[in-house]
Order: sequence, then structure tokens, then C-alpha cells
Amino acid sequence: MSWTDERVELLKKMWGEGQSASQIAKELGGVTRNAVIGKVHRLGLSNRAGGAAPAAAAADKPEAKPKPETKVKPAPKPAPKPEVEPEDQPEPVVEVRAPAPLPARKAIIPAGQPLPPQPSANEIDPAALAKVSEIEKKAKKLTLMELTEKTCKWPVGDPATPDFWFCGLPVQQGKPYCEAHVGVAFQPMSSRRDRRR
DNA sequence: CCCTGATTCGC
DNA sequence: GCGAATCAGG
Repeated sequence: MSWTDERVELLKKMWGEGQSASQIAKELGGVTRNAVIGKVHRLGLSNRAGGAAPAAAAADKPEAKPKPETKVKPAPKPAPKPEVEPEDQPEPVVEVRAPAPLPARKAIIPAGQPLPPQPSANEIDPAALAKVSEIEKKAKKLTLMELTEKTCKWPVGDPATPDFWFCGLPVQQGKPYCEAHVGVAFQPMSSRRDRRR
């Protein structure tokens, strides 16, 4: 496979959307994630900047590695074109309600993935909640059948409502949820201020 | 062990 | 230019 125009475009698009190199590689087919990353670099769009790229802490690096070769300073990449993608913006408002419990889940989860108890009226880390509502905008919004071992199975919305979906973002390794949802799902029951130390 | 991106360097 | 191997991290 070679980097045709279309493939490069898709690469750019997906990379811009925050997809991981491996996901992009999988989508493109015929290439490895290394190839994707390599291409990304060559295209000069290594960082996913767009405006929210904090140029913090880039002054010096504690480089203490024995480099037995001549080192070439990487050329600074010019400002890439921020392709404006007028994609979907159907949900300007995010409901801040707690995830509703699943209906008859025990019978319909294909992979037999247990869905841990939903934090109902629990007191969850506000930061974690904020993170969740933020990532829910980026959620894949998968249906039940679309869930895999690698997609976040966090339910969003009311199951009795047409707009009920599953997060679908890449899961945290091992866990059934993405990072953000793991944050609220596996909140160690420590509402108490008892920290063993 | 799963994953991520970053870099190097032979091709 | 390409990407496998490797590196460095989560």
C-alpha cells in the first residue's frame, strides 16, 4: 500500500479527530501504526495542535542518553493548515444527569461483559464527572451490538429513550470503560475521609 | 501485558 | 519517502 491522496486525507482527518495511530492504521489497512506515525511526522502534523496546544515545558530535556551518532536537530514544522471540518454539532447541551441503569442487561450483553453498578446518587469526584461530560461529546455513540471488548461500554442517556447509546471510546486496558468512565465507574468507595496511610 | 506516540536509520 | 525496530512512557 502506498500513501495515496485519499489515504493521506483520511489519515489527516482521523489524526485530527484524535484517533490513535493504530486505529488509523487499522482503518486504512495495509499499514502499521508505525507507518501511520511515520507519515504523520513526515507530514509535519505530529502534534494534534489546533489552538489548545500548550507550549509548556519545552525548554530543556534532561537528555542523558549515550547517543553514539551525529545528532540532527529536527526542523521545526511550519504551521499546518487547520482544516476546518464543519462536522456534526447536534448536541450543544450536555445533560448532567447520572447514567441510568441498564434494562435487562444480564441477558443482552453479548460478550458477557458485566456492567458494574452505576453510580446513582453517589458522590463522585467532580473532576471525574466533568471529564466524563466532556468526553461524552466525543463518544462514538455505539449501539449495543457495536460494542466490542475494546469499546467503552458506558451507557449514556435513558435506555427508554431513542438517544441512548454507549460511549464506545477506546477502553482502558482490562477495563470495560474508557479512561474517563473508568474514573467514575471504579470510584473506590471512599466517600469517607478515611485514607489508610 | 495492553497500549500510546517519538525517533532512528536502512532501505 | 517509507516503515520496522526501537525507545520511552501510561
